[in-house]
Amino acid sequence: MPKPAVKDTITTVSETENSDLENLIGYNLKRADVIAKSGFQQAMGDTGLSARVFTALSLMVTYPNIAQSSLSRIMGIERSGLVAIVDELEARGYLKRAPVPGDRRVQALIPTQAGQQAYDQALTRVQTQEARQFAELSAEEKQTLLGLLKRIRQMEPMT
Amino acid sequence: MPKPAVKDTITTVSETENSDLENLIGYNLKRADVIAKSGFQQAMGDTGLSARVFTALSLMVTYPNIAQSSLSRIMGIERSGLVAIVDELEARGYLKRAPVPGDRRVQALIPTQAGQQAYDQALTRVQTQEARQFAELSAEEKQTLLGLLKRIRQMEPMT
DNA sequence: TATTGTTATACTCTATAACTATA
DNA sequence: TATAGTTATAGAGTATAACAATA
Repeated sequence: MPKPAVKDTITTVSETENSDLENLIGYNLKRADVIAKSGFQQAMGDTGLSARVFTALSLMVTYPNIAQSSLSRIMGIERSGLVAIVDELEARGYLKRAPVPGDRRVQALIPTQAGQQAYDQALTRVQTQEARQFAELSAEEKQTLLGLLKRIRQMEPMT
Repeated sequence: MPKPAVKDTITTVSETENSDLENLIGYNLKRADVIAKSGFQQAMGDTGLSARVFTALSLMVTYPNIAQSSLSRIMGIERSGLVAIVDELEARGYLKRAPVPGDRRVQALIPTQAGQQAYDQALTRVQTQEARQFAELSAEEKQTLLGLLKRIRQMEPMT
């Protein structure tokens, strides 16, 4: 039995809460991700740092001297895709590619002082923004959410 | 104080669990979304239905005679982006564009019998796949997760 | 003036394949 | 043979801007 047609002009979430989609974890993850992304982009604002560049910067600052192939594996993307990200961080003066003694194939990624500072500032902005955006979730609810998302992250990708 | 460098060859999640990223809701949402998407794609397999086409099909079947502009608002994408989606559903024979008496600008989207059947089958596949993929979450945990994700979905996008 | 559907266009993110230099 | 970094290329997904038809 079809549900009543949705009005053309008003399309809130509540109007579609009977949809099959509403019970799918994948759909809800995607929609929530879109909301979170809008917050991230606002937090980065003038810096123009994209999520993936921020992620790479974070990991490089946390694990200095990391190789690009390691970074790509941690981020879950291909080596080839990381090149542009590292190029951007280098162009911003946030890292240096340095040779690794003992294996001339590898180039270690080393954060500069500017990179470290930019990261500290960006992290603060993102954390402040998330605190504001998700203020209506209690600390306990946030921890529950993080825990459940981590459980999903640890699942095997379905190839 | 920098954390110890990650080994090049082994890059499990546990090795990076000290990263700042691990406490960000946005980062965890994104990574969980990637896992869920891999499951969705496997479920769709031979049908080749993408997530957004499945979503549009679902909403059109649930709300027959919906206009494209309504659908685009519900999905949270631009009208222009929906054209290719509707084109694909029409090419598959899953819908008809029908004129609407009283407003000749609008074309109602009407699911065909093939569209209804394809959707029923696709939905079953997705539900079965999610049940399998997320089996290690209890029914209560899944409900908690869905509830928290819906809370986020209802938040204002940060423009 | 505003809205619907549409086209043209561009940008971001990601993947695959192939190359080079090393190991 | 295998790996690290790289380039070229292509495919999703999405957005903006403009247009014709209609309201």
